[in-house]
Amino acid sequence: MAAKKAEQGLVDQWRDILAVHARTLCELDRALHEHGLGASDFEVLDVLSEGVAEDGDCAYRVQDIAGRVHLSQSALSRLIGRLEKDGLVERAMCSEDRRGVRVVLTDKGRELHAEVRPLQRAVLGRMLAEPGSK
Amino acid sequence: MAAKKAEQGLVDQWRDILAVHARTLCELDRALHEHGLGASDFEVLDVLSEGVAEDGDCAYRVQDIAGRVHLSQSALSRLIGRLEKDGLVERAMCSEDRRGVRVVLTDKGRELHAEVRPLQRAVLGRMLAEPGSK
DNA sequence: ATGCATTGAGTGCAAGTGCATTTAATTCCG
DNA sequence: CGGAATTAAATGCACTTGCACTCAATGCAT
Repeated sequence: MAAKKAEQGLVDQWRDILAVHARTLCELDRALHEHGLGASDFEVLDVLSEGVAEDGDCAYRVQDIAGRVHLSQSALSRLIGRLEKDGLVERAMCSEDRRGVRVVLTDKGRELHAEVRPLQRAVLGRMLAEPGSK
Repeated sequence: MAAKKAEQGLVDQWRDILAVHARTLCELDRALHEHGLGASDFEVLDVLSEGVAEDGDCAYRVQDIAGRVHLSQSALSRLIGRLEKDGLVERAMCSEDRRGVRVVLTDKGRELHAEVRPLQRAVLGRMLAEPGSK
């Protein structure tokens, strides 16, 4: 009986997560799409923008990024391909390990990120404030 | 400054949601896939199994389901098609509104749902218990 | 009753994703 | 040193998904 109740709690918790996730992601996609980005794209740009604080060319390796966004390695590879095609990032060969690839934000990429970040934050504010009840 | 902090909180909260969502969904898919189901499929079966308490043929209309799972109407239409092809549900014409379609679990569907439900609950238990920190 | 807007569901199509595989570079060990 | 095992990233492929559209049935207004 108590077990039944706990189980129902778990299910409710999961449904809540699904709901918040779906609503927020959808809204996020909506807001970013006008700037030619999907939610995943922004996530990657966001990660990249973090790492390049002052030294300018400290770049991430692909799998460093993969560790921070929840995407498969293959999806990430293609995503980076798209970003590159749009001129937002550049792939550079990694001298220490010539299998690796360093990914860097271009100026254009950094600009775009700066432009859309406030938008993204605003959406998070709107969607996460109310817990979804109503 | 305080605004900065609040914003970071939001971002962290969102990252957490993404992480829990990704891990749980992935694990769920993993567990269900052995029984030929994806996470969305199970969600639909779960909804269907709820509605049919005792009267036996009280069925859901497609858009009733769409309201309870976070899928577009078109995705749902195809998903139901797949479930039907696998003999887990049946589509029946709805007499009151001949545009509508009633969806009912078959015996096989109900069986399968009963079989995998404990599995799903177990995964939820495992993944949602720990908040994700380690 | 007739026509027009609306609603429920299915479909063509393009995009993004994961799994399995491939290719290239590196490491490990005999 | 030389070949096997491992690792980084890219690619082929199938599948799911959402958007835009279509088609049928219903409701509404004239």
